[in-house]
Amino acid sequence: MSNVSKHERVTKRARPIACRDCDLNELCRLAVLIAHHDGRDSRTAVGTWRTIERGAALFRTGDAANGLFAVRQGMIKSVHLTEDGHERIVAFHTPGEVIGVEAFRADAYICDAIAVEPSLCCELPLPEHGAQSPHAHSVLTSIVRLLSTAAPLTAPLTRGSARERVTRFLFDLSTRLQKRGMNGRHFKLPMSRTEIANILDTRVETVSRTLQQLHREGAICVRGSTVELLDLTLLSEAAR
Amino acid sequence: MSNVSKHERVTKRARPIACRDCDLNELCRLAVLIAHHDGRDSRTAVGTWRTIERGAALFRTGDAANGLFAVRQGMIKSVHLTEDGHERIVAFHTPGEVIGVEAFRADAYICDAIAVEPSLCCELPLPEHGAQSPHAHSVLTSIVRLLSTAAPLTAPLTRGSARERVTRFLFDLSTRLQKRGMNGRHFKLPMSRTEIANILDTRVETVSRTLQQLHREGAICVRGSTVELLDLTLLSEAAR
DNA sequence: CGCTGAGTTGACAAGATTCAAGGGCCGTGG
DNA sequence: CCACGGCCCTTGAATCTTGTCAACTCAGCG
Repeated sequence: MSNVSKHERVTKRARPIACRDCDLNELCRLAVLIAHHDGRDSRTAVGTWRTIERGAALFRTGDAANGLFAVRQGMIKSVHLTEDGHERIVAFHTPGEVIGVEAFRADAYICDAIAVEPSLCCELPLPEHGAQSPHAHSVLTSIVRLLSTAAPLTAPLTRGSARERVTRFLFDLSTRLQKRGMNGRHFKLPMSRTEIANILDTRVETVSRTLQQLHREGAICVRGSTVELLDLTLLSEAAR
Repeated sequence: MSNVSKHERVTKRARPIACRDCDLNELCRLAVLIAHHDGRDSRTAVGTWRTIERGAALFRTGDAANGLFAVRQGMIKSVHLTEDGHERIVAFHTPGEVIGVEAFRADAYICDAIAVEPSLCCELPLPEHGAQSPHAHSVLTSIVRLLSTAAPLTAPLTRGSARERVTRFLFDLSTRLQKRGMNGRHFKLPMSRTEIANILDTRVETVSRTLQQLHREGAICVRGSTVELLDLTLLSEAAR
């Protein structure tokens, strides 16, 4: 039943991102402390690793929201399913980023989390708000910090011309990869062109044309699913 | 120096929204309790009322972020100023909504808050995270709840055709007004057409044309800055 | 070795922007 | 009080961008 080719598995050569570069790290460490304080095995607190193959779901809309997830390797997309059956991609999550913060508001997740390439995630059981532990205050402070990180100063990906959207998409992805110590100049676009078009609210053909245009101009170098950013100043101009 | 006409002042006839319909209410009440516990006058805790005339700023980018604001009457826009001098409107805030949550992450506000019509706001001094009071846990829980409220399931205003954006804009505004007990069928658009175009990432002419088109079709009734929604099903279809 | 799906490219149509002009409202000054 | 000027809103026409449809290439896979 598996439609995953042998080349798509999580290989031993690619490595998950370091814990220190993970947005969940602070909460993760607190979970260990709390488990230790409670006399529990700390392994029960920090949750489990999960490997997700391409196209598989980390969770789906309506699933009971019991925990947070951190991408450690690969890429996860957050998807809203509209009433007319189409999917609207909300975000692509790179290693180090946290998914599932909607768990704080509702009992259930409000979007699907799907792997666009074979991925590895950490699952952290949701800390109980009511629990009275000496670390409860730290946990809440950490959650506040986590929730506050999600406010970008840059324009949303759906603003401006097609060219501006594509360049902003590339620049944004590059910046986030770089921030976690990965290569922000030369990287992979694990998602399909159709998925890029989806998040930019445009069409496949437009994405393809724009990428080729940037390639011809020497601003980038695209070959299939890999891209190299050559002229960063040109790209950053449209990313405002 | 005032460029505000006598008709634009906050009149006695229009009333601010009730405290019970305000997103800041929970934190506001906690502030009172904490002040009482500390033996302080509770009036020093809950902060002050502020009237803001049209075009005036509640705060500006870079101002020290010392507190949260709740719109009680009127309408406030959040604006990012881009490097090339243009303004990008992030949101229009209706009565009951909270502005300034960026205060939790940074020391300074990251956008301008400008009144698009004469408005009334509540200012709540930022509760200190470190303070050890019997209510500290409640305060943090309340902040988490406040931060978690800001995730819409609806498509962003900048997605889809011009027609979809305009209808989504109207439907969204209507829904938010209704939620606070105001009239969601017949209301005022206190912002200019240019400002609507700005938040929808389109042009004034397009907004004007689309509104007139919807008017001609009988879906809405626009007269200057007032609008009445007539065919809600038609409007809600595009709002997905 | 042909099938399939993703990506690219071309031609045309639909939609949005741009430029230009006119109308209405409001505040100011004669 | 009325006339004027400015600003916002609307409308029309030309232009440009993007969407749509179709065809083709290429890589992976049976």
